[in-house]
Amino acid sequence: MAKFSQPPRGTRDFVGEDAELFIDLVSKFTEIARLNDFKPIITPTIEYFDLFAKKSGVEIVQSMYVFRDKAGRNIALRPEATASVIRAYLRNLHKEPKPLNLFYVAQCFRYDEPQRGRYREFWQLGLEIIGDESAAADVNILYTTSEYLNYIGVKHFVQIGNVAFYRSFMDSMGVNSDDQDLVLHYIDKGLFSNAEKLMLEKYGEDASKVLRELYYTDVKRLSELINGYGSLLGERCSKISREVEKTLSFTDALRSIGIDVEYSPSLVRGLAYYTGLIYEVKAEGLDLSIGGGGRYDGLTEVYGGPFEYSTGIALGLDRIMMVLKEKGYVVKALPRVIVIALESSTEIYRAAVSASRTLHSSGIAARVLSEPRVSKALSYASRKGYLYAVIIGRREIETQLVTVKDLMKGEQASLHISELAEYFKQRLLDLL
RNA sequence: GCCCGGGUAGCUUAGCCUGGGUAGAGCGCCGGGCUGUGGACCCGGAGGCCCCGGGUUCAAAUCCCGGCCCGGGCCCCA
Repeated sequence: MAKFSQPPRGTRDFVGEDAELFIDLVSKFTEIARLNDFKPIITPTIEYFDLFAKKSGVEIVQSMYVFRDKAGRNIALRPEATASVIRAYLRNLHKEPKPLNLFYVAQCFRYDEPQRGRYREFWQLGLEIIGDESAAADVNILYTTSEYLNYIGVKHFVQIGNVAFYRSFMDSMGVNSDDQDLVLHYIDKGLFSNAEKLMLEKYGEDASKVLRELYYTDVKRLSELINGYGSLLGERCSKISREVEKTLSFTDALRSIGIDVEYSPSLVRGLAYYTGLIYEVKAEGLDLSIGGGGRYDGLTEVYGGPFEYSTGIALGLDRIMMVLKEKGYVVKALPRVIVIALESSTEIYRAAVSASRTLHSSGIAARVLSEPRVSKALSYASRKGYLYAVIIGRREIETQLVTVKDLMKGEQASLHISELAEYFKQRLLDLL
């Protein structure tokens, strides 16, 4: 065991089926994102620490990998990708016509104690839409997400919330931003009574009462509620009403396209940069969430750019892998053929390579194995799960025919190289 | 940062409680049975500082202490 060292705590090697699954899930995500017309963006794994510090609290800094590089720069391994995407947008893409739809696959790092579904090195699949104020952008994000999850067979539902209700209300009551964060924190943790108490003690009975009603009133009846407090809320009233309308139409739109969605007043997603609609994606049968996101309008301003509306989601690839492994998901393998070159002469090698190229062009995985002993080669081929072996030796060169062996049935045939493609197409078509 | 569990061959692990003999097994790997025909089968082989250090003992994988590492739970979760 000591001979080969383990990877650092919280990191993993992906080998065998895990590696196959990883690649499969990434490529399917790419495929769905592209079909929905998102464009790829690739940003660095390291960023200046300040990029993340700007929008994150003190405790977040403690769980980041931060170091000084050789020139003394303060560098961090990215704990998430949105900040980088916004930075790169402001630098490279801000003149593009809006809205701008982007997707990414990002390796991220967090220095925390590892546990189930949680690693120090993890992967996020993300979608971002910049420059679209309407809830249609959020629908687009979730529709694409849902299409992906359906594609890979992950049954899921979406919880939505809207931090703007609370924020706007607290703004109108003059609640300072630290207290706002604290209230949202309590709500997030299911400690609503603490939130209520804080409001009561520092901002009075009305504040506490309205917060309570915001929390307990169904979103469908929120409009009436808000209008009833018109005098109290002042100009924020219309802002909240707009958000209520947005949330309702968002919910309806998601349901109409077959997405399982529920409104949850306690969903506020911590103290992050979210400004309005927020969502969390849950997989059936898993208590952990597999993704989350929402509105972060104005984050561009934090990085010195003009105000832009933006929204996005990040999916935890590691957790999706966990769900699929528990379900026994198997990556569909390409049919594989081994081409056995019995001698290492130029003639035989050329014929072997030519045969394998022919197979590639039909979408069949094939490789050349140079091995003078047929028994060794076939033993290897069957243990490695090849479906067919093409054998090329002296005999085959003389007759201009190659030997094809069906490793499942044990049957064998001789045919000309030009017939190979057709032969395999007939036999492997249903496997492609 | 706190709490629990674990570390024996490439992998999965038995043995540990109740100390004792060259530390076993399954899978995998290599070779042979078989110099142009695989899987199954048979035979053989390689591969272990039993995580590290210290202690107790005639004797430690086994008991005790310390350390390192890993996993899981709490906290946190951008």
